[in-house]
Amino acid sequence: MALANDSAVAAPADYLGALNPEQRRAVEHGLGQGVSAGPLLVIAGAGSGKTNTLAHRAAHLIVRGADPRRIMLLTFTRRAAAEMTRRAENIAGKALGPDAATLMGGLEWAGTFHGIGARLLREYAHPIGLDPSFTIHDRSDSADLMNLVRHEMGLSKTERRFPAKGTCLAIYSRVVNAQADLEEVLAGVFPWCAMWGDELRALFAGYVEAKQSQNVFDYDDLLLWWAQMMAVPELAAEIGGRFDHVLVDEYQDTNSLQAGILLGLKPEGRGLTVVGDDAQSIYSFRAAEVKNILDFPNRFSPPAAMVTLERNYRSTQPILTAANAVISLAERRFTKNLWTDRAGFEQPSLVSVRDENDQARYVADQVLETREAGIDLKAQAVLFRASHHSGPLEVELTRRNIPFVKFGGLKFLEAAHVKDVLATLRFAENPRDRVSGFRVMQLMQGIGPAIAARVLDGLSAAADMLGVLQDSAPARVAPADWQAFVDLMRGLRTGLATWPAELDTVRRWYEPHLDRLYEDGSIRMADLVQLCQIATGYPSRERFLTELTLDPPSATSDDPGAPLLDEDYLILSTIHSAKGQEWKSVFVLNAVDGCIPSDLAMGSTDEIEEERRLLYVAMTRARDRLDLVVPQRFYVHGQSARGDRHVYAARTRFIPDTLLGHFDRRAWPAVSEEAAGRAPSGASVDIRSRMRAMWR
DNA sequence: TACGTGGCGGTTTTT
DNA sequence: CCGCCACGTA
Repeated sequence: MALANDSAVAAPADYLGALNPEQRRAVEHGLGQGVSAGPLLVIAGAGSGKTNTLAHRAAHLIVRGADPRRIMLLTFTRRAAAEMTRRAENIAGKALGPDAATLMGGLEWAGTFHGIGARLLREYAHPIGLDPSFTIHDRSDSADLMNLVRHEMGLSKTERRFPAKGTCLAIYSRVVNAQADLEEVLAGVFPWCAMWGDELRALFAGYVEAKQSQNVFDYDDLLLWWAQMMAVPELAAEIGGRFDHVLVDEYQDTNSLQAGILLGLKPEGRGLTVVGDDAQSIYSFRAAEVKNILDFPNRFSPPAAMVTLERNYRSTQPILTAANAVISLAERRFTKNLWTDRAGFEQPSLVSVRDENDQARYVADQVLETREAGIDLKAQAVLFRASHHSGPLEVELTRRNIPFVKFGGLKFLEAAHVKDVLATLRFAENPRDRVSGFRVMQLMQGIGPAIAARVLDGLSAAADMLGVLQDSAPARVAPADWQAFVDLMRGLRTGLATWPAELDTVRRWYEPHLDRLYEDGSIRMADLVQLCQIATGYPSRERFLTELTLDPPSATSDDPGAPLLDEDYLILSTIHSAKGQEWKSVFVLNAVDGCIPSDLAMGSTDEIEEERRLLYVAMTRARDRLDLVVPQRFYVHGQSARGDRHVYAARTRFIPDTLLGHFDRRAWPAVSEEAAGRAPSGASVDIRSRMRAMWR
């Protein structure tokens, strides 16, 4: 960063000076060969400067004359896209000096596969016979629709239990994303549902029909329709021709459908760059295929060029050595070995604690101590396999007034009251959206499934939503309530209220229903005020609904006074959500069998191998300090009348005895401390937690 | 037909 | 422990 000033005044090429030779090769690939470079694969190990390299490549292309509006940049999350755009524009801006202003904001095609797909589909709606005002269902909306169809087809009354709505959707999604046969998916991934093959096929046909007639899309449709669009030669040529360069990040976590889309865009691979790390593939549950990245070079002739980034700039040598040791036990050999010259003598710690409560206390203690040593809370993170693993820690942090923000797990948008409000907006946007309409109407007292269905049936045939609503006031509903609803819809449909003010209108309409439906109305109302706040950041209702569904706010904080942006706070995150990030100090919770690997993911070797990579991803997030915490026992709160029991846990199988030399093994509290721990303060903390544990 | 209650089953990671 | 579903009642 110290170079920033120099590069602004020095010769333009100097902005590449800080890159190492491999990074530079990746950045400059193909630029001697005119506009259309051949395909490039960059295998970028953890902490090897992947984001930086890709951002430099984008910037370099622009500096060398590429039109930023003709660059497509596909990332895994919208956050990553924003970060990449910011960096690339920064770099290009410095290189080009004052002239750069005209190029700023030009990287307008940066986003996730789903986000870019949604955008292209709205733009090309007419040629493919699609109504561009489609609304997008999130996972639970999709499950609800699946459930409606499931009921209609009588599949909820079968003699043997038919798969639940979530399972049905998971199977459907897998078939779509993996581009596989239903039978194959059932046999391989959902063997316990294999007997329902015929019923499921019929169910999925009904589900697809329902989506089409209601003009709604699920996540998978955004990829599927895009892929289908690319299968039409004229459209593929047209769309592919709009982009000179297509850059893809996190390629190891793409699935067959996404790979197909890329091939459709760039059949010969001209201008195509993909970046990823086969050792960090952790999304096979979403049908990601490591094969995509491994087979990439040979999909083209001549094969794609390949650059491997093996120098790690992130972690100290002992941390990297331990992480390398963990991944070296994987069944499959990986394509590289990471090295670093960041010396350091502290090995990562493997800390034994008695149980999850002690684990929480240990982490809180250490976090505060590290904070005292001058490391901000924001530079520290606590990572875990499953969202609920952080429960006891969240309690402890709250108790000690340590601010934190949690990434991953249950989202703000999953809360019933937030969904109610969003469904109202979506229903106004698209009156054919049955799941939304169903939800909204049942908010009113006296309306249940039957009446809601009847009104929706009337609606689906007519073009004039407001007229139909006005005329179909159900007898069981208070006329004033119904009129308020019709007026609300009129306001939303005719644009009487403008965005984002109309969201406030919805909130005011919803408030009495909220108070009636939920005990804790005022707490929930605070969330809705926050939602209105978020809404001010979007230019229109349509953009708000689309982008919020595709990129929900990923952080939640348990305390109502959520930390302000400029405050310091600790990061809590699932390992999945920690992808691509780094912190000075990292704690990994529950490094035990049953958590890592998750006992739900021990069905096959492939699954177990993915869990190993997950631990590897967690460990390689750390720069200077890494603590793996191993609770000795877990309380299982069974319904047994004898009260809580506990089970003993074993250290994760991914760190067998042969690897212990790479870790500093400790117990906490230290034995001597415990003996001396009769001091009043230490003892009181302990008893409090036991009292709490009695009721848990 | 709406809505409350009791029993049961499942349970991770995310666009 | 929590959410979902089926069932019974008003």
